[in-house]
Amino acid sequence: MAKKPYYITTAIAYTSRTPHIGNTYEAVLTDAIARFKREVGYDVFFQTGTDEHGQKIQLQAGEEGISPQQHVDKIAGEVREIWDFMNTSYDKFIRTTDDDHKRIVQKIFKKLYDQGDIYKGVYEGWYCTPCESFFTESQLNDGNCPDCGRPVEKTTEEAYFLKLSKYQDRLMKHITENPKFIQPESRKNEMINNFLKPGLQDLCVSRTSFDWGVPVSFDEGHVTYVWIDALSNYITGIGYDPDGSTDQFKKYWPADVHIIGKDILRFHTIYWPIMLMALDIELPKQVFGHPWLMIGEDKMSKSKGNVIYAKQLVDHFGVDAVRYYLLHEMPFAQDGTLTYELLVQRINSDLANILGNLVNRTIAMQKKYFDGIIQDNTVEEPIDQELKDLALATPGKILDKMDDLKVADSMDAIWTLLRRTNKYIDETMPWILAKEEKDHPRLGTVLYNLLESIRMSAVMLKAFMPETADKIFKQINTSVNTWESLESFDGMKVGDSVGDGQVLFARLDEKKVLEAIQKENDAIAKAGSKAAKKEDKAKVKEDKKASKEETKEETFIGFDDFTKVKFKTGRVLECKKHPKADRLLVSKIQVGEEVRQIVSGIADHYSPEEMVGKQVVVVTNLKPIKLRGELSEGMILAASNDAGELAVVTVDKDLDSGATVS
RNA sequence: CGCGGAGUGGAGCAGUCUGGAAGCUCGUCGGGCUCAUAACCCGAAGGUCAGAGGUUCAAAUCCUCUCUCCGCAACCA
Repeated sequence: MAKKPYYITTAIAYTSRTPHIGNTYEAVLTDAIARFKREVGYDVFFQTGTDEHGQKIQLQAGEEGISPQQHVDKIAGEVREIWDFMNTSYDKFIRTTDDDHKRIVQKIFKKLYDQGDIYKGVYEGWYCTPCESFFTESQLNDGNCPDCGRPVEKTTEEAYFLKLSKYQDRLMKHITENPKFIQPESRKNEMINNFLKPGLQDLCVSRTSFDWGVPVSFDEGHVTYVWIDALSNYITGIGYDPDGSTDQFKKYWPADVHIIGKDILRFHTIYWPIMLMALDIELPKQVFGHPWLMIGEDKMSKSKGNVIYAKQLVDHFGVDAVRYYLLHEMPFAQDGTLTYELLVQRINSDLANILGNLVNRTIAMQKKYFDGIIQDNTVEEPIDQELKDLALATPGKILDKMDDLKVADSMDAIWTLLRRTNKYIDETMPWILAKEEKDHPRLGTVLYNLLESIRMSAVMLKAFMPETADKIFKQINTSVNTWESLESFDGMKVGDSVGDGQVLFARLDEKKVLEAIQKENDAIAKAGSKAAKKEDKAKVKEDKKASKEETKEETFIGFDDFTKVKFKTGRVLECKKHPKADRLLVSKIQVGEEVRQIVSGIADHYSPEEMVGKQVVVVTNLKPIKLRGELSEGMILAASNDAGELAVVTVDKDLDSGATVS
């Protein structure tokens, strides 16, 4: 009988920067599922890759002084390198700059255009010249630019649009009728309530403002904007073609599951299905938006300086320890936490103590008592049955858990067996049996049961920690390692000799490891800041050069321009929360003779009570505007950094309010 | 009243749909054992199951209200 196909994908990684451990988690998670499905008999195709187009990449390459292609080649290489040393068993690594992909994307675009699902839009938009961006009617703030607040102009920038509304009802029906389509299920409501119910706006699928993308074949100057290009990798990678797809596509599509980050669920559960409907292709069976890996309490981010990369972890702890942590410690629907402390603790307790030590002590006994030769297992006692029952029941449990993508729970099941096996040693006390010659047959049986239980555990472990499983097979010297071999408790061969016992996971000294990592990070930070300085210098030089060449003077403003903005000091008289917006504070501010109401987006940083009495700097000649119903006459100056911290600007000495600032 | 999720011993979680003696892992303390990586095994302490009210013979579980945290959306002059 032919194996059942199983198609699983990660999201493609955006090649703007090197992926961190959180991005890597997705690849490892997907790999675990892919390996498991292969193990239990599916014909698996596992695709991952990189998303390499877009303005951001073009800009970044420009900053680095290299071509976009050079930039993405570099990052894509890094991604692949990380995926490889993490032992991810992908079958295809697709890049959106692949010729095949681009060719099909163009065809898809054309097809959708020809059949009327994509139309050339007269962008009924408003354009903000200083911001160089378009906004829809609903995005505007009382008719002004939502970014800078300045008036916007109605323009007619050309762009192509995908008719989302046309398929909205069908999608709604599909999501409602297939409760497992969106995982975790709670996300389903988010999508329905926030996007589907209010009604979908047609999606802009082309751009003319940059050119690093797949060109629209029939309209020069337009490039495909992210959606059609990136999402379609899932079908172009396995050979979709509007003019006739490959057998591979017919075999694997629809995908069984797309594993993606929770932040991009919207694209995968709304835009992507609609694209597929428009192309008249089946929808993927499931989309799983996995949670995020937090560093302690915080989201990982460059500006917070808490980014951890897979490479460093693997160098210190080894691939499988990192895989274990990612797969076992991440909850299914809630964000997980990574700290070096926790990682060391899990390694010591779960890997070194429970797993590693079990294998080690068992092999040591086999060698010590029987010179390594595996004995007959015929002298049974009732106590054995409990161990065997658990060992034989565990594969089924894992099978069930994995059907729901519950990887951590699956690993728990293995560890339950490992714990039970450790307990079995205490129950049977082999070292006592060893003392009396007459008990040796029983001793042989006990050791056999131990080895067999370890063997079965290792088979189940293969998908999650492939290297470790192999090491165990080698140490207990068996090649019986298929999933089918879990059906009976007799995989170890009597008369064979076990291999050499080696420490699978060394216990770590938490303090020492933390110190070593701290040292390393300090060194990196030092080198980093040096490099950054160099980079900055280079950048300044380039900028200057560029400004000369292109006579770009926009970076400077004349003194006249500066004097156009009027700053004054003001005293906060009253302050309250905006009744209809969480992030806004509404302040009454004494500025000289007058009292102004000013709305500021600082509610996350200041309580109304804190604000009262503060002397602040206010821009007084901004055009007044209503923000969610509250009038704002000016702006309170505040400083904020990349980390999201914010502080309002005050003056050094207590001056009367209304003093001019310049 | 925008939508949704969560609140369970020091930490992280399960249990809630389908009411019926509060469970798992880590940590702490005590004991056992010596095959093993100061590992392993056993035991103990520790919880008003966020709070209030209600339904019931019986509520962590069902209903109502309140509080707190988080996600999504909106908002950031």
